[in-house]
Amino acid sequence: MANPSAATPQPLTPDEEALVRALGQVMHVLPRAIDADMVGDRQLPLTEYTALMNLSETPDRRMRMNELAALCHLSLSGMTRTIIRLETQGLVRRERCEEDARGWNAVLTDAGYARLQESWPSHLAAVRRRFLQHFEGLDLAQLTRAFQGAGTAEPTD
Amino acid sequence: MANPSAATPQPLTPDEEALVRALGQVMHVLPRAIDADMVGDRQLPLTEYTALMNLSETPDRRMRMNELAALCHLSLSGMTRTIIRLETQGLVRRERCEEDARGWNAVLTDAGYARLQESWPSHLAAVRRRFLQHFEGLDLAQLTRAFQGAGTAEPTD
DNA sequence: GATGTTTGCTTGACCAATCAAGCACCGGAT
DNA sequence: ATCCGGTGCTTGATTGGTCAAGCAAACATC
Repeated sequence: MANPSAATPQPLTPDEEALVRALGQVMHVLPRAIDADMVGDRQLPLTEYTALMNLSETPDRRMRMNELAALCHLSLSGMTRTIIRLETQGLVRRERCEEDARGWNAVLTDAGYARLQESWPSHLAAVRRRFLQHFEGLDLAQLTRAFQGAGTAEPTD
Repeated sequence: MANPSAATPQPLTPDEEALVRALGQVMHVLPRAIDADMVGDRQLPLTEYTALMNLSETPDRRMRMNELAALCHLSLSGMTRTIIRLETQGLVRRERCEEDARGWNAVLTDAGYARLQESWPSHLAAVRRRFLQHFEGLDLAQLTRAFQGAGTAEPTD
């Protein structure tokens, strides 16, 4: 505690305190809950679902590893391991990248696409039930903007 | 994704879709960002900080494992391992519970209390900068209520 | 008051993520 | 052409969590 003014910031207001606690809970509970729903229902963990989903939204159902990792909010090595897991299930195939032989494309197979179709409703239901339902009546667009800013260390100006 | 038959719930509205994506990002990025801030700053990961904080808010700075685990949103075994980590750093001590010899209390040591005092401002600053700042002007109480419900599988009545 | 069940916590095995190091390839400078 | 720093991805080691099994104390029942 070198600098007295830095060491004694304003404490949080009770409202802020409550919000922070609630968010802490959500961040812990929500992904596990949705994941558990999907695993229980469809044997497809959230991370793998997300990878399949992002692949499916691409025109030719293929994507470079680094791009996919970014969309899945995963490190590159985490992405590699997820794709390997999916590959052993036959849901994804890997192909060397044409224009750069260092690169790989993850390619959604027909089996992968089918799997996604099959588990999509389960995911949707979980998201609604665990999350969206509780935000009915709020200004979603405004909230979205706030969330998009959060996590960044945006300057306080 | 058009699956014609029974398995077609209403898809999300664009607003909902955007919110879900934004939340996905926040849930991934925010804890790591805060954790990184604190580790970089103070060598105290968020989980350990949370444990110390909850202990410090108790009248005699001690708590049963199961209660502490619930407050930290951790499984019992996860809590055990966190406390062991803290114990080896001398920040927490364990004492058998008086009124039930199966139980243990985690007790915040003076060193632990000092450590907490020391890292509190850093945590507070990270929370403000990474999170609260982006929610200025919103109805925090309303948001808090929504968050508190989220993660639970509350009946859809 | 012995016995069987339940409770509180720890331990073992495992898993999915991370970071750091490694390998293969690209592409510009010489 | 060849070397050499940079890039794309994988692999190895570690971490921090989970669940399931284990163990000891408590309690209820006979």
